[in-house]
Amino acid sequence: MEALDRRILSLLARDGRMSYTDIGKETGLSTSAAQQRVRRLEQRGVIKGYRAVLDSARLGHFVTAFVAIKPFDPSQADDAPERLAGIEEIISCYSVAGEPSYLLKVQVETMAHLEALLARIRAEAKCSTHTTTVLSTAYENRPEIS
Amino acid sequence: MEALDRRILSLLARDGRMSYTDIGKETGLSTSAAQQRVRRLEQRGVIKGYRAVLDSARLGHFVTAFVAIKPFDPSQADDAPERLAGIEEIISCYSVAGEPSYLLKVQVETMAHLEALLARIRAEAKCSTHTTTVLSTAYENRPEIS
DNA sequence: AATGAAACACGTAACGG
DNA sequence: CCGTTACGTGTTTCATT
Repeated sequence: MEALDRRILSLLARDGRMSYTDIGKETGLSTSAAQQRVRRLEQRGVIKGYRAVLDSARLGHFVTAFVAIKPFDPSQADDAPERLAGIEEIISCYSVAGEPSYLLKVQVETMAHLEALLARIRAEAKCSTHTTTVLSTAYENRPEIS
Repeated sequence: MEALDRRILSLLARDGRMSYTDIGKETGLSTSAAQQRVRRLEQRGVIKGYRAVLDSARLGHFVTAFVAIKPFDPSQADDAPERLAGIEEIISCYSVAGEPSYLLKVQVETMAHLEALLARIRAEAKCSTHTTTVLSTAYENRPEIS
């Protein structure tokens, strides 16, 4: 991974819509060289995609929570992520070391919706849940590159 | 929030680099109308920005963890997010309800780096830490809009 | 608020160094 | 792997409805 590539990744991590022309200006490359670098980073999978960052509250999603889940029957197939993948309120799903098997980040309209969602998660993944409600988000998904 | 705006947000949440021309085609709007809608969504803060999604492992960040922190002295000023903001290994910082005060998501090169990071967090925020290591990420930051 | 058209900027591919 | 050139497409603005 070259320093030039890291510069480009840093720029795109901060502004995913930056033009190749501007990337070139920032890095001292020509437009086509910048574009070539970005394409290679995409093809190699270093850049997995581009996303608009949205304001949850303005979309009516007022409640964020982390849900730690433990399967009721540890001898059962450990397929919680697939079983839960269809639930679109589940924003993230991590397999974790420690007492719970998975940690989910969820986003719902209200507490009532959270209650219903937890019931659904328990039913679909045959698990118990331990929920931590988010009061506020100081910062989130900051670029992991300088 | 109109249905048309939600469609546009859904498209940009999945492909942050989609052109206004294509957004117009998908939504049945002219290019300039699509652009106008997007600009309004940006100005109103519904769209907070655009980011490239990167592959952590390919950047050399092989360890992801969640760190729950509790201040040693509850009577002290509760300014952990600001005190920790300068640590770029901290990707996200949530204020949470429950026993810990904050939940951090961190990303480091190796376990040795995690150890050093935890020491730094404890020192800077004057807190204890409880760490949950991520084994794998099934999915993350999925679009919170259909 | 949306459209259509015109001017301009950008993205893209081909080629040469 | 980078730069230049050239062409097609996307973006942006404005007049109009």
